[in-house]
Formats: sequence, C-alpha cells, structure tokens
Amino acid sequence: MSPGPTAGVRRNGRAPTLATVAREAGVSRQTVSNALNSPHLLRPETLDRVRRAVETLGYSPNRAARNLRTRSSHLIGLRVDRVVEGTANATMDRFLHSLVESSKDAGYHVLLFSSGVDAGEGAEHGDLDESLAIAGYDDLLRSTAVDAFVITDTYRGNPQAGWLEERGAPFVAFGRPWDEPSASHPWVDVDGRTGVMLAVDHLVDRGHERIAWVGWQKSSFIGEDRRTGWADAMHGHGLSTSRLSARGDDTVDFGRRAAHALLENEKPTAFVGVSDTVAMGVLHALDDLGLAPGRDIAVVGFDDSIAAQVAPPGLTSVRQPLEQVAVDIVNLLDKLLSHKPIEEPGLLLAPTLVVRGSS
Amino acid sequence: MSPGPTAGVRRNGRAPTLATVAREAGVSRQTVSNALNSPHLLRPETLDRVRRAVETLGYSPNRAARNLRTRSSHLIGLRVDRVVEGTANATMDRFLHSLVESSKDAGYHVLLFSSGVDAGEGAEHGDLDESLAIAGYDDLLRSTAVDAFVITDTYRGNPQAGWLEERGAPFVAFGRPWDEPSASHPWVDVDGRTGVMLAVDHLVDRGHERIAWVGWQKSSFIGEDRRTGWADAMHGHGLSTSRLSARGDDTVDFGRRAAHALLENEKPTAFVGVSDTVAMGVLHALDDLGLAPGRDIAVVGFDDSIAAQVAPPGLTSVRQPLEQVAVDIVNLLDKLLSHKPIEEPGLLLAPTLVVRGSS
DNA sequence: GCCAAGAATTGGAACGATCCAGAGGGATTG
DNA sequence: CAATCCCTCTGGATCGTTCCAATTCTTGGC
Repeated sequence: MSPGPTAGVRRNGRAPTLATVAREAGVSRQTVSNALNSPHLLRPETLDRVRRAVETLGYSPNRAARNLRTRSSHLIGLRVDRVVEGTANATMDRFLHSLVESSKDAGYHVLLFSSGVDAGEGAEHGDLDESLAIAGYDDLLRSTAVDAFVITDTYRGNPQAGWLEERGAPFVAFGRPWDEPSASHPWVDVDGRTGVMLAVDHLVDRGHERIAWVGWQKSSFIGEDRRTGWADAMHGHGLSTSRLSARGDDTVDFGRRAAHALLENEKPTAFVGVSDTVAMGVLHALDDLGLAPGRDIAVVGFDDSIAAQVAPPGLTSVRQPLEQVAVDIVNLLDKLLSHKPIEEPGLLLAPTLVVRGSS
Repeated sequence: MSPGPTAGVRRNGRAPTLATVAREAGVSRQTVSNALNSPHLLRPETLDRVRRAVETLGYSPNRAARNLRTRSSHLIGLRVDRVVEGTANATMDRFLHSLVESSKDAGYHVLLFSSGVDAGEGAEHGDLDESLAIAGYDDLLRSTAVDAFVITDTYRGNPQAGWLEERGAPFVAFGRPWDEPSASHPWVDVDGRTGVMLAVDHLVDRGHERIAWVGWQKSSFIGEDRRTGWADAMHGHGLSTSRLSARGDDTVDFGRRAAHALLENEKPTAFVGVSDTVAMGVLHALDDLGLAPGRDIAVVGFDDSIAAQVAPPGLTSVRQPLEQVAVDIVNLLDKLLSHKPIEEPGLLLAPTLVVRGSS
C-alpha cells in the first residue's frame, strides 16, 4: 500500500537530495532543511507539503554532507580490546548491547575500533604502554570521525583518560578515575564494594562465618575496591578475615588453586570471588574434592556472566546494572556534546545480587 | 622528541586541512591529496616534502569531506539484536571482536546499530516480521552512512538478505541462504553438520553407542543441518538413532527436561547438544541425578562458549572458526566494494572439536 | 637545439548538507 | 495610512575533500 522505502530512489540512479525534494514540494532547499531540523519555523501547510514530498521520494539526508557542515558525526567511538579467552568476561558485551540501544535513543550510533596491537604486548615498557593506550583514538579524533568516546575501565585504571582530557576530547568513562583524583571528566561506575557487601550479608544470612575472599592482585583498583567490601562487611558482622584472603590473576586456574589452598588450611564454608571467572575456578576445586556447591560449600561470583547463569547448579553472583550504566553514560555524553551543564561529574550505581544454587 | 600528535592542531583552534598542509609544503591542495592517495604520481622529493608537512602539522584528512566526495564511508554496518539473556550465545560477541580486527586491517570500521524493536515482538505477524527484519538497514543505506552490511544468521535464516539483495545493497552474510537457493549474494558459513560428526566420532571413539541428540525445533535450518551430522555419523558407524532425538527451544531448561526424559526411557550413555545452552541443560539434569559428566555420561555441546570453557568439569564443544569467518567476510566485502570478481560466492569453513572433561 | 610525449603539478567545480543575511508579505500599532 | 515588527521563506556562501581538465615542467630522440 505505502509507496515503500525504495520509492524514488532509482529516479536517476542516484539518491534524492534536498534539491530534489525542494523541487518536488515547490519550495527552496533551505525550507526543506528547516522542515527536518526546525519544523516550528514552517507554516503547517508548507511543512505538510514538504513532508509529503520527503515521503514520496523516500528521502534521507546524506550523512556525510551533514557531518561536514555541522562538524559532527553523531558517532560514539568505543574501543574493543582483544579479550583473553577463557576469562568469563562477557560483561563488556552486555554493556555494548545496552550502549547501542541507549545511543540509538539519543540519535547516535556506536563505532567500534580496536587498538590494533595485541593487549598484553609490552605491558612492561612505559612508552609502549602509553602509545598502546591511545592507539586508535588519535586518528579518529583528528579526522573527526567520531564526536566522542566511551572509555571502559581496564584492569588498572584508565590510562586513556588523562590523554583524552589533556587533548580536550569529549568522553565519558565507565569506571572511576581511581588514580587521578584531580580528573574532571564525567564518569559512571558501579559500586563494587557495596555489591560484595551484599554477597557477604547474604552468606552470613545463610549461617556462614568463615567466608573466604578470592581476589585480584593488589595492583588492580577494582579488585581492591571489591575486596574492601568483603573486609568491611566481615568486620561489620564481627567476623575475622584473617588468613581468609587470596589474590592472583583473573583465571579459572588461579581460582581453583586458591580454593584448594584455602580449603586445606583454613576450612572456609563459603567463598566470594572477585569475578565469575575465579568463582568458577572455586567450583572446579569443589568438583575435584567431590564437594557440592550450595550444599557443602557456598560460592558467590561477580558479574552475573552467562556462565554463572547456565552452569549447574547456577552461580550466585553480583550483577552490575549495565543497562542503567549505558543510559547514564549516553545521557552525560549528550550533555557534554550540547554543552549543557553537568551537575555531578560522577555517578555511582548500585549492583544487585542474583541468588542461585551455589549458595 | 617527536612533535607529537597534537602538534599544529591548535594553530587557530581548528584542525589543519589540505590547504594548510599545502601552504606549509609550498604545493597545491591537489598535490597533497595525491601524496596521500596516489603517492606514485609525485616526484620523490615533493612527496617527501609533503609528508614532512603532514607530520609537522599532525594532519589527518577530514572523514566527512572525504565521504561526501567519494560517496563512501568506509564503515560496515552490523545490527546487534537484543539477545535473550541466559541463552549462552556469546558466539556473536566473539565474532564481533574478530570482525572489528579484520575490518581494521582492510581500512574499515564497524558501525553498530539496533533494530530498535524488541526481538520476539510480533514474531507471528508476517508484516511486522518483515518490517522488523529490515528495521535500521533502510535508513543507514539511504543516508549513505555505511558502505555495506554484514548480516548474521538468525534462528530461521536470513530474512534481511532478500530485501537487501533486491535493493541492490552490498552485503555479506554469515550463514548460508538456506531457504533461497537462488540467492546470489556472497556468504561465509561454518559446516555445522561436519562439526557434529566430529563430536559423534569422538564419542564413538570413547566407546559410546547410545548417543542422544538434543536439538532445536524442526523449523530451524541450522538446527536441522547439525542434526543431520548426528544422524549421518551414527548411521555411518552402524548405530541406531531411533528414539534418541529430542527437539525444542534453545534454553537450558529444555535441555534439562529433554535429558531427563531420554535418560529415563532410552538410557543413552552420551549426549550431543545442538548448542552449549542445551548441553548445559543436560549437565543440569546429570547434576539432578547425581551423575558425573565425563565419567558416567558424556556430553558435547556446540559453540565453545565461555560457559563451556569455565564450567566444571569443562564442556567438550564444537568450536566455530570465527576469526577465519571474519577474515573471509571482510575479504569478500572488500571485493564486493571494489567491484572485483568473486569466484566463489559461498565459503564453508570446518569447525573443530575442543575436548574437555565432559567426555 | 627543437619538438613531441610523458610526467608532475595546478585551479576550478562538485559532492549535499547547513549557516547566514536578507527579501517578501501580512498583521499590528501609533 | 505609513511605519514597524514578526513570521516565513529564499539564495548565496561554506564545510574539506576528490574529480577533472588543463597547464607547466622534463626528458629523450633526431
């Protein structure tokens, strides 16, 4: 019934332009432009006529031309770093989906790019580390390919943040500026400490008193933040944390080894993992010893990854409100780009606990 | 040492343009353009001078202007559909990462967009289904925001493919044109049937004879393709498939229920799942019955998802070569966009089997 | 030393949108 | 009734690049 989206497109083998629509509607180019961008400037009757012409011809403004003139692309850049397989971090991917949705609602699209360098390479060399951090950003920025960036927290803070800030590039960070209290860029983060406290409270509720922590290395800001949640909650309940903590890499294998060591020496009845990855490692250890998670020993993870959801008997886990994070980030981005004032540069959201069979 | 990437950018508060560089190097605009796009046209000496000027000023060509003039954006569009949580499909995400990498090497970036409609909504209504299928594509295409699309296989084929093809839009599909043998667009796919045959061979090797299939509904092309792998391999080994097959949704719960039913009636010693999701469901069932996967009953999944990798005791799974898929897709895309001849419109890649504790 | 042919370089036009200043027309006002 | 204002609409200039045709410089052959 409707003319369909392809109507008019093949007019002369080329897509219709403002001029085409203007001719069709019997008005000037500028009037058509106004009809699309500032409809309140037109008389209702004219507006209607233009709209009909747009419909008939199946016109959509040419993005490149608009970008050129307005010096903005309505694209948000996000760097996806090569992930290490086996580390259950689908968090980024869930976030990505949410970000695409929120961006759409605000009239933006998400542009993905990669550093082009193997993550991990040259982690020791300061220089390479620096250039790795900014790899990809510089070019997109200079060529005005994107309007702004969303940067995501890495294991040890946000090395990109300082550079972007200095550069005057608009961006919003997912993750606090841990090591830069002076940073003034907008950010959104999830309160990991509170999340872990929820986990500990839940375990204490279930009668546990010897609750062990399996965390990341001390150099990880996020890891230490989550760990304070464990320590503070334990002390809040009058429980000791002595010798109940292990720290290491974010791998299944580390979680497994740490659990074995702790079980042998300290006999904890429950574990809280800094991530689902290490928590899955703990489950492996229980499996090794013929212990049943949830019945014999309780385990809680962090991230509510797919693995936590589907692996039997289901891993209780702290879930980050990534949908809300994405909404807030886009909101901040929007303010930033339209130069609206930002009252609060930082937003800290509360996670929730998803209880499953493992606890 | 080096002038650094920001050098010259602040000259007058605006990024340097071709004209700026031309002045600096003492040549014309066009010569600078040639230096970047067709360096062979320049005298080595001139080329060198221009390159130094580019370096000094920190110049990058303005993307919008280039896009406008060349009618191409060097962007590849990919629609990310809202995923149903709990269905262990991180496959798409692994593919996404690979695609970003490959695209980069070919000089493209990946633009993400979403249908803007809840997937699942209106799955019954043909009309809505149709408009859902093309949601998002049309606008990006008309506004020349992307050069081409990558479309990914859905549960029941590629409804977008036909529309895009009719429209004359360049695209490459990840997934065969199951229901459209007449389709002539390029595609890359993974041979699921062969993958499942690997799984069955492996189980037979381990001494199993009663191997059950837990699959998707008959309406799923992919599901049926994989199922023929099971059936053919079984018959190839002279084994019966009678009453050993179950079909249902791609959920953990279905896998669990199917496994319970099969175990009760047919006493299979091994299961092959059409996906890791249903295979995890089978593991749940074993867990319910106190059976140990790998020792009592063997289980194999499909996708080599993160859950398969980290959940104890490790789920044996068929792994798709997604990195290679991405490389091949970008390669086809490149040929398509530069109008090079494409010898073979379809590429079928072989998966591998990753053996873990569950078998 | 001259001419033709090719190599190197140049200036103007075009891509398709928005910005900006101004023109035309009707209603309001003194 | 003329002056003023506002509402609506218009045409030219512009964003920064690449295409195109034309111009200038080099080179080699006779």
